[in-house]
Amino acid sequence: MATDRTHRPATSTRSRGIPEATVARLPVYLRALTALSERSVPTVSSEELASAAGVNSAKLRKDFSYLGSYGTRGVGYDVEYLVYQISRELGLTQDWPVVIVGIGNLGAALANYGGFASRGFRVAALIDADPAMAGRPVAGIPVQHTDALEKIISDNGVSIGVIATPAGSAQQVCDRLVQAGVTSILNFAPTVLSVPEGVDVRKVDLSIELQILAFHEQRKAGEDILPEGVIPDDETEPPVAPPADTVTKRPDPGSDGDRPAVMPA
Amino acid sequence: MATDRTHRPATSTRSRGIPEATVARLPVYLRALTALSERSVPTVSSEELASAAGVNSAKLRKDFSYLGSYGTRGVGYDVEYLVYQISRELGLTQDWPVVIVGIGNLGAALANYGGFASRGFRVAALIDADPAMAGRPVAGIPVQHTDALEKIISDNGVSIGVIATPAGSAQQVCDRLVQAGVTSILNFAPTVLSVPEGVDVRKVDLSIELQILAFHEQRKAGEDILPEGVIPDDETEPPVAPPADTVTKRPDPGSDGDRPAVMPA
DNA sequence: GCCTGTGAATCGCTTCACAGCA
DNA sequence: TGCTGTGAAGCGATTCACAGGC
Repeated sequence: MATDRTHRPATSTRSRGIPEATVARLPVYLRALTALSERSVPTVSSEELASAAGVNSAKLRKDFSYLGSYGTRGVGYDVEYLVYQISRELGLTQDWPVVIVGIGNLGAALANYGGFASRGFRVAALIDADPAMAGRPVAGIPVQHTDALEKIISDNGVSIGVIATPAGSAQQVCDRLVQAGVTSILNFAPTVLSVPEGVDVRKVDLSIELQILAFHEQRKAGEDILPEGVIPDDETEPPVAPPADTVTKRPDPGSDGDRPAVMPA
Repeated sequence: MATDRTHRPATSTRSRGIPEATVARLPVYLRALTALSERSVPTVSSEELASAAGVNSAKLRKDFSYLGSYGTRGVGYDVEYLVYQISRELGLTQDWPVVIVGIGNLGAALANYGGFASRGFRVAALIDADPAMAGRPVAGIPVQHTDALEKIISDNGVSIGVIATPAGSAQQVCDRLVQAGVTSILNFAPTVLSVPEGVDVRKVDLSIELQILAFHEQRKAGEDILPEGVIPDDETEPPVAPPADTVTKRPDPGSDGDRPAVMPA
């Protein structure tokens, strides 16, 4: 999902190539390990840790094998040691100043989110385009106006930016962030951002997640009615009129006409 | 990534099996199409739409081919028609009542998020464990106490629940939601939820996303300094004791220059 | 000629199954 | 004996490249 942008075939970093899928799971393992650490559990087996992280043990062992041989056969993994190794691999042994742009409901929630500071992330600044917000403290940090964006970025050496603005301003904010030196962006605005080569973008879209759930939910409902049968298979004929010849056509809700087809943004 | 839970071998739905990866992209296509629709663009080619959605055209065509042959060779896709087909496929032509549990900063932001209502989602209720919140309106909806959770779910026929509580209460809330009939959960709490077979869980974790970005960011920094070279020897001893008494295995010590912000050198 | 739809090749991740070692 | 580490098989997703139809 992330880092979609203009593909990255296998850009540099041939050495020590950790699969992207593995990288995405490291934070999950780290969280589970941290919990064990707090309970002073000294070692853990791949089976136990995998269970706590919600994956299967073979996958977990394979993942760890990319980092090195950090376990002990017949015993398991040393919790503290693994916490350190994963933290280091993820780059969490250093401090990452981040800026949050767009202090609306979501931006404010992000600013208040404890999960940032607890890892290596420090909210260096909150930025908003609304002059009325300027100076107002959110989560103990005064909101600054967008005008100062470039200065804030460079003064604080910020390389990670969080965009929580409305979709309309996201690309513009993104451009300014990148121009100012930000090379990683976490985007909450419902828009596809285009960025130059070398800049990473990850997207979090609340409504997309719900839509994916709805897809599966709908299917479940269908199964209740058709325990396994499934419609005779309509692969060939779409339930609704095919793309009417040429220009004129209309989405005729032939099937489960529930309500008008088109839905607003 | 989503629907992690206890594996799903290839659950029913043999026919019309749309790949999970494709399902995850449909909402993105839908958004791009909706934008085109608002600009009254009648048709679009796979190339144009792919560009707007941030994917390549071959992937987009392949994705659409799973839905059916909705395009016209030599022309492209009819925007309105495709909007309808994708909406229907995702189950957005019906109304999905959802409940949000945990009305803190994030929960409130979610309640105010316009992206829900605009699709087929309707916030049926806001639920919080804090009695002081009860009755207080958030986003125009009165918050109700957790005690009423079961009744709310069944009265409204809710099948999708959003958890925005602290990690500590997430599993408990999840259990109650499932018990009450919810079969899809969007989890914002930083915890792995365990649910029975048949229940879908998708997770959104803000700090995990940042950690993934940090990983790549760290790597970029390393490349700047070490264009490809790797410091051969680096007897860096981790601050934490290596795997107990055992040998000092550790494969390839910090092969990439590590930025020791917390670590000795 | 142009653009969709799709078999075939490819790539990457997951899972298996067992060798290797404490 | 118990559990890690890993080659190899398996599987799904992506990409290629071109046939098919407007």
